[in-house]
Amino acid sequence: MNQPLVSIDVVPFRYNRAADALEVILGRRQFEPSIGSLALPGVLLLAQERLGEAVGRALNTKAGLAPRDIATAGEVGVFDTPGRDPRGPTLSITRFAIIDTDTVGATAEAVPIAEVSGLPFDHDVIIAMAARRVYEKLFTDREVAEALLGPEFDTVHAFTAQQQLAAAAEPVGEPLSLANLARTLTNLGWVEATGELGASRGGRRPKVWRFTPSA
Amino acid sequence: MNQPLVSIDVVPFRYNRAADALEVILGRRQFEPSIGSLALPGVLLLAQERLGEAVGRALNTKAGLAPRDIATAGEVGVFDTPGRDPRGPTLSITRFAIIDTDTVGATAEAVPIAEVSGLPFDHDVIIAMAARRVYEKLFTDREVAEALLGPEFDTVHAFTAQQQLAAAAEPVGEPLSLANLARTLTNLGWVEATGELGASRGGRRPKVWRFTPSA
DNA sequence: TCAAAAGTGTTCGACCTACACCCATGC
DNA sequence: GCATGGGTGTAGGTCGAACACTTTTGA
Repeated sequence: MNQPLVSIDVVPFRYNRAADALEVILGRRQFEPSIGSLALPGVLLLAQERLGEAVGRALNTKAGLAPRDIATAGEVGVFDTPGRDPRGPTLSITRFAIIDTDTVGATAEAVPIAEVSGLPFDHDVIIAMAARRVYEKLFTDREVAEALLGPEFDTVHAFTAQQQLAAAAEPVGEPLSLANLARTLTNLGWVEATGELGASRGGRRPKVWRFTPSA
Repeated sequence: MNQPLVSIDVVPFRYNRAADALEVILGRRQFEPSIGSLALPGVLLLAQERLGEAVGRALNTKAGLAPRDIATAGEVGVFDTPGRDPRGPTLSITRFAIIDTDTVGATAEAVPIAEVSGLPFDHDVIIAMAARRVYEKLFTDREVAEALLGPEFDTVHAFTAQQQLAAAAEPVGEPLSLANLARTLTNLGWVEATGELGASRGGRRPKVWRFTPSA
């Protein structure tokens, strides 16, 4: 049976609290085509492998991440754009992953999502769609929120994560105001204010939030 | 490279106005496994083929439908449940399709969605997820609505379509009241009342709606 | 004391739901 | 007429956006 090659491509997001920046972890390609360029971690799917395993293998071999660094993952879509890979017909099954570690592999790089562009294949499009998926889940899916923001986060962390996802998902994102965010978080039901305050960014210090114990 | 087989499975929906019923078009399997059973139309993907083409081929060879019978289609998901196919590791890329014809192939059957169950592989799960996708789009995506309900439809058509999709998507669907549906349709912005009335179902005749000219 | 930045009070409108009641139809 | 069933009026509640204003912070 003559079938297209099937690859799993992963969009690994990470929130860098020190820089208040949402980052995508890219790997430097070791083979042609586009050798030496940064690209999404991806591997060809093996016959006996589950999709989730392939995600782990892609992140491990292409970005130096361990399985336990993957806080959560989810579906993005399937891409079959013709000519997306000059080697021939390929199908890309795409997932997002949310990464919880500070160290990446030697051949990998964490790039602020605002600066990502010009990647090989159709990876720019894939990242935009992945950002949209995560954006939609950020304040609706506790698992995604907890994975991206960590057990404790302040209002500004949440705001910049939301804003940078929106900007990556749509070239023209709405402004999004921080003013109502504390209220929005309160109404979620699964985060609560700790009473502590986060680092000042030049003015009043933002509230710190934690996830409620009951999962 | 040892890769799993990749199949495209299609969930073809059709709204049967005469019976006020949402139907799924199933094909009778010509090969093992599960030879003779009804199942979703599906084919193994070919290397040089786009996903959309494979959808057309599946519907043509397994359900006797022509490409122009496909009013619209969309993404459902990717399934890799182990053991989903006894022949070995397979990956199922799934789409829904909305069909606009009254005639199906000799080896195919249009089954009311409420009566569908016990299909081979994981097709029951796939249909539930497809129903959820279409349900979400029914009153938000003009293309899906127009494909499913046709150029003109009455309030009861819209209501039963919505209700049967909800029931198929979740074992326990909310009641959903017809009372506000005429209002909801008016507020969509892309349908308008024609002024005509549809067939009576034992009481007052429902309004007939059409899609506004401006696409 | 001032500018910057975060939080709060308040209002507004969109929208969804529910429920009561009215209207049209077939028998 | 009367049961059946769709349509409409109206009220209540939720939700998010907006905007002005207050509070906290660093310089």
